[in-house]
Amino acid sequence: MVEDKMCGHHCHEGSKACISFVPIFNHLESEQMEEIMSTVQSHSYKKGEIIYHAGEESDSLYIVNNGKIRIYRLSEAGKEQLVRILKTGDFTGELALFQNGVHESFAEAIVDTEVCIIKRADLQEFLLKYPSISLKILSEFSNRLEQSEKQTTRFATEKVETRIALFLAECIENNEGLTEFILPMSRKDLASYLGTTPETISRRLSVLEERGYIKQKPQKVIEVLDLDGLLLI
Amino acid sequence: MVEDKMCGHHCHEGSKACISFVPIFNHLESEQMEEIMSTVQSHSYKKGEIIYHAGEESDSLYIVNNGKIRIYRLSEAGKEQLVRILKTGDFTGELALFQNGVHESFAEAIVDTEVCIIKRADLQEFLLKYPSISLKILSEFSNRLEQSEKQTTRFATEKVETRIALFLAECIENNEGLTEFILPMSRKDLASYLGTTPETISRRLSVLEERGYIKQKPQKVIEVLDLDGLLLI
DNA sequence: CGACAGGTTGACCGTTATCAAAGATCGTGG
DNA sequence: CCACGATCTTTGATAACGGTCAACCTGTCG
Repeated sequence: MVEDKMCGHHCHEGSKACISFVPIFNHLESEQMEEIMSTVQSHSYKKGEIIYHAGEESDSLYIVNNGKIRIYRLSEAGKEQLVRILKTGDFTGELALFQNGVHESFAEAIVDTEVCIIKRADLQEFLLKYPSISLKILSEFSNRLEQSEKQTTRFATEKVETRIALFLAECIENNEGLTEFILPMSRKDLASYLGTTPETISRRLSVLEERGYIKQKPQKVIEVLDLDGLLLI
Repeated sequence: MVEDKMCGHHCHEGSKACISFVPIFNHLESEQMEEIMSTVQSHSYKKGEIIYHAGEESDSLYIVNNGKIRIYRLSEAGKEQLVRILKTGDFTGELALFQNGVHESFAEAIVDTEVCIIKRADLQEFLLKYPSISLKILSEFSNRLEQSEKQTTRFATEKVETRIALFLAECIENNEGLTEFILPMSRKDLASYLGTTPETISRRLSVLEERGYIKQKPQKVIEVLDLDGLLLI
């Protein structure tokens, strides 16, 4: 894993050093980095622990130092949807920071996880002092907004089979030419992420395999045999 | 309409004045406003005209001076989804500004519409010069992101009937105690927005009416008789 | 007044959710 | 290191939800 390489040297000595890898901050001078790092707190969560939950007041930005975090929401009717999975270098909690200060989603550590925490007041100070950070965050927000709207459109217009196919295609496209990839989550979580059920995931993957688009291998590995075919479904 | 009142005095004299009502800018000193307004261009579109389309390069922020704009996306399979409708004071084009510079959605004038245009270079200059604008935009982005993720979760977890009910409930809640409201779009557009078909919209509204939750009146008016009931569907 | 887009209604069928049960996998503690 | 239980996954049978197609209605605008 790339993260291990990136983080291996620094995190275990002083975990705060890791924020220097976060895209939002990685363009800063080292004095500015020092200044920011001096305000950062670090916190560990055990596997399964809830980092924050919807409805909770918040004034912190969480940056994943190492580990994995599941971000999910509950619908009005109480059904769970997986929104995204954070890995090293990703951040969350930002919505509450600039908005009404209340979390709308849940964050749960999937494995033992270490995060860096920046308080709202500190961050706002930095943003006003070093406006270039704002531009980075704006870019990141744009990205997320684009992703989210694309996802919404897929839900609105594509049937489940197509959503699965597009998801697989995206996985393989983020994989530099390889024809295999490891599913980034369980089939149950994938169902939640794609707005369907584990049964349907299982069935549709089988169908895609029968038709020769993919091959399911052990250990969540999927080989894509016909990417173009997938995209035409 | 409130917008008419807000804009009526200013827009017809000098359309640029309208950006002073935009939430992003309305906290600025008047000198700063002057500075920004001096870089703003104004442009008119006839009903039905396309303001920008997906795939087009872009380096402009569009602020609606008066009129209405339909923002929609096409899915991979070519199906259309209505993303939002902009009214006076709303803005669009921001994603391309901070991201890769290419529009992902389409913008079409629903009625004759006048927009103010700010170029990327000008905006970035202002953002670096007056960092508080960034905070405003970040807040607006947070808002949109929150809306979009909520919408995604609804698509992922709720059936069409529930999505319609929640939509009606939101309309009435943004309406300060009134029990009636005017549907902000045609049923065809509403279907596209909610990821369903006009036929289903028509049928479900009839069912909601039969059951006594709502009453459909002429001119796109809907009276909500049982808001609590709607929210329990 | 006529044309045309939008809206409604009906019949039908495909996709996917649901429920149930069996099978595989993973993590844990002995 | 193995065995156990819990959880995830698969498979099957069934039914409901909603999409599609077609026909008809309605209002809106030139």
